[in-house]
Amino acid sequence: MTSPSVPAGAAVPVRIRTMESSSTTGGSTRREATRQKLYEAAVTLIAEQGFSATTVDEIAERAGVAKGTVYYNFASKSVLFEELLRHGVGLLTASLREAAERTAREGGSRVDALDAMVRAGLVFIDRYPAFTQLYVAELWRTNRAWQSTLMVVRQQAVAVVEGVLREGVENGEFSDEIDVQLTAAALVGMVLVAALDWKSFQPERSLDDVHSALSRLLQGRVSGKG
Amino acid sequence: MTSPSVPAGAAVPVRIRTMESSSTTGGSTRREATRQKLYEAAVTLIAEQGFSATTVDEIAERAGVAKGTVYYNFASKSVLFEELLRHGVGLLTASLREAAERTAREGGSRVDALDAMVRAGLVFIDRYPAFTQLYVAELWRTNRAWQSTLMVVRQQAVAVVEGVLREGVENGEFSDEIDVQLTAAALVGMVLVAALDWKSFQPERSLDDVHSALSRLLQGRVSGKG
DNA sequence: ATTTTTGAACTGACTGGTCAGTGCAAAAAC
DNA sequence: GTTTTTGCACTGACCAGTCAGTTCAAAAAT
Repeated sequence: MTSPSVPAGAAVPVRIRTMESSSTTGGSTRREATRQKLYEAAVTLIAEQGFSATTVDEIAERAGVAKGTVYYNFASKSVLFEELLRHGVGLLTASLREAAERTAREGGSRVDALDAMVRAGLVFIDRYPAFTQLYVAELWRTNRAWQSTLMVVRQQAVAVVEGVLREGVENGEFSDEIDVQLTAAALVGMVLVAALDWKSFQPERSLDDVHSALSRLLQGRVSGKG
Repeated sequence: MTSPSVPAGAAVPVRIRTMESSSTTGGSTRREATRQKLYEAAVTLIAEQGFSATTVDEIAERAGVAKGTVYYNFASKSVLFEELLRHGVGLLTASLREAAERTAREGGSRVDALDAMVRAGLVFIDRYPAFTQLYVAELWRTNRAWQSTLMVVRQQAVAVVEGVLREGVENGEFSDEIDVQLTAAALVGMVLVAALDWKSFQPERSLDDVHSALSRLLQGRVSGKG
């Protein structure tokens, strides 16, 4: 029993009271808080270095927990990552859906809905840049364990955009010659890459600024004098 | 079974007289062929699994050479990867530039140039899907050894698009209110994600098909009936 | 009293990189 | 024309280090 209970430089475990108490998964609050800390630690590390280059020891250290705690809460490193993916895309999908529904409720057009979703996407990336990086980095890989998880979760998000496009085609707002699936992908790509460029290379710009630039592109107000 | 001195399937060293005999890098043809094989092996493996998850042994095996050969040709795994990046983006940049210049030579507008570059991008991704995957997966990472290489090389490619946009703004073809840098990024993203989706989820579609869908989006022919 | 976390030791598989040695085609020597 | 030498390109067994995952007794939190 040589080990001192408090190693030099160990973080003091400050207990923070967050509002998110219980319900959802039925897990105890304490456990949920630990999992959240692990998510946050893992997401930044994996965004920076990639999954394979990130060690469980690093994740535990950054989360301020012991390695054993990681394995108490998650079956494996892969499982931690998969649940992280599901968690993150769930947030995005909910946000996109909310934007589309709010626009519809307020009597906006489908273009307005698209625009609102572009903004929702930007807000999401603004808040969770690391998750976005990580997701982009993994999405088109093949032969990985969590491939199916990624597919399911991608479809969830893209389907929201496709839905709005399809509705627009049905009510004549959009040309019926557009390719819904491809156009949805292109729109997602537009926002994704523009936003990642924003965060990586011009982080000082405001969200509104970026949003208006993309709106212009989305609505074809590019040709001709301003 | 220890390998015989001539492993099965070993390439017969055919001496090919190419014009690039000497000077430049002074590399022999044999050596260059080996490096090419290593590029091809590395690009697919890293696209599938990521850099860290790909072992040098795997790369060597797929290229059909011994591990030592990898280190004879490249200083390290990282250096192999960096040179691979430079090599690939060089091809893309040349292709984009060629498309823009050809359009200009033929008296096309800047929109035509953009369209030609979209097609060039699609052709590139069609031919080198693995490289594209790999590039996307690494571009926005931080804290990696080859970060600076990626930046330089990204700028090379994006600058071509920015150039066309800027020219269009100068001669009044595009609104002077567009954000050149952000719009360029968004256009690249549009093509990138649409193409990766194409290759991943609808590989049976033709390039022309995909190109026309993107052209429509690019030219704002989305709203309104057919 | 029960759940959750800690922390350190341990294992076994795997990995990047090394290096002494091999094969061989062209150059040099004869 | 034959023999010898040269040195480039390649080989693959080997090494030192690393990492995911396990174990578990003790402590802390609820």
